[in-house]
Amino acid sequence: MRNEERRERLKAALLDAAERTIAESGLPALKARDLAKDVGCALGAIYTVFPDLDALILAVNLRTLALFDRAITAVRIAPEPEGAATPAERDAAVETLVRLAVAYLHFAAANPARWRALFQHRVTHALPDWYLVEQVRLFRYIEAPLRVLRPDLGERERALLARSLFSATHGLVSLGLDEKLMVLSEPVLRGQIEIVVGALGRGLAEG
Amino acid sequence: MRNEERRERLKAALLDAAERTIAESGLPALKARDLAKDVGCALGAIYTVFPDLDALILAVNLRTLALFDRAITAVRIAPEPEGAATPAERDAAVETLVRLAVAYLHFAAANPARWRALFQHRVTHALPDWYLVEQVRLFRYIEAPLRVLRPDLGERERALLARSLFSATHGLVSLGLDEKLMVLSEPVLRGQIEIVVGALGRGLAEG
DNA sequence: ATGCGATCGTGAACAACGTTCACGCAATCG
DNA sequence: CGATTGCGTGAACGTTGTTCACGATCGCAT
Repeated sequence: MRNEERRERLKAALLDAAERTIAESGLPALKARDLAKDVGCALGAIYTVFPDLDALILAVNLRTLALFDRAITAVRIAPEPEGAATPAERDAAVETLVRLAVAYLHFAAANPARWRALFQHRVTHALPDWYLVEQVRLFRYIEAPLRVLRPDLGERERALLARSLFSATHGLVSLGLDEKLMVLSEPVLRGQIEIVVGALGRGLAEG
Repeated sequence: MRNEERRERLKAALLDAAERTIAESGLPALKARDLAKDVGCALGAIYTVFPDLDALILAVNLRTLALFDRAITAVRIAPEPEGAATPAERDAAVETLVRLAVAYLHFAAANPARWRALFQHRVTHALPDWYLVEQVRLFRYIEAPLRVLRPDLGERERALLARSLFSATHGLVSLGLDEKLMVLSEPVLRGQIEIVVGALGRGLAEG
């Protein structure tokens, strides 16, 4: 079918245009009519490849998650010690946590609009499975250092704690960059993350 | 002027109706036409007492902040030791931090829609001064225990750290209650807060 | 090659939204 | 009592996202 190919082309063009608009002007600037004009298709054509704009935004957000995945895999991870961890190895695990958090900050600061779209987008329908899968996948990076700091925790407790560490870091970055509270410069914010996540890691290890 | 009184009555009625709608159905359910119908005034009348709906929402949010202020002042605060703190006094300060964080969670869980409105509302204009003042005031509660845990910090550094602790806690609560990630029950979330904020407090004290 | 049916993009139209503004009513003053 | 002033009114406007009857375009059989 030649038609399938055209559909795929249109879908890709819409994704590109939507991503560009979001990255340049933020999620609220994404308008169906502008989008159609950008890719040179009719207004209704959008709805032949996506059920609604929500689905399109979700697809863009998936791209953002993939981008972030590449950023996070570039973080240097301390090797997991075998058996009980030495104090130095625990320090290394804490440092890994801090590096992961700083990488999160760096990504958010480098892609502010794209990153905001991840959270600004309020979903009405249930989220698709692949979206949740991607989220869980990202939490795994946090679990490795946690295994060193808290070898006593079970799989489930560790996953929960990893989620909580992410949430705390997200809070720091989110409110730090957001204009609702006072905006902090990236270096200042980085310092706060190092202090807070560092203290958090050390506190977890001894508790 | 009898007219001034009528204006004030209308303003109060609009605030009440808007607050009720937000509390019951969330910020997105707030519609100008419904609001006018609720208070029995014309559509345009709203704009004779508020410049736009944003201002109305902001006024509702101020009420929410006042509510929260009452909740947070009910938290038991460990007395500030004079001179250097003993280990027991440090523990008490950490516990105070945990209690403050749990109070935040409790408020958010008890008033989910009102609390969400505080952050869902994206502001286009600059925020009014009284709004920022109220925020800073709330951060002060966190600074007292921090003074015990980190007497070495200057006023400015402590204020910044207090803000960061709030941000981290907010992240925990926000993502914990939000349906975008998996929703956690309040007891589970409370446990996570106790673990994370507790570790954070202990880590800060030794660092 | 030609006609016919199916298929799919089109963009005018719809509903709902926040916001505005010319009108008309009512109260006040000369 | 009539003129004037002030103010609430709600129809109307400009934007939204989404839909759907229409018409063009393509594939296939004749």
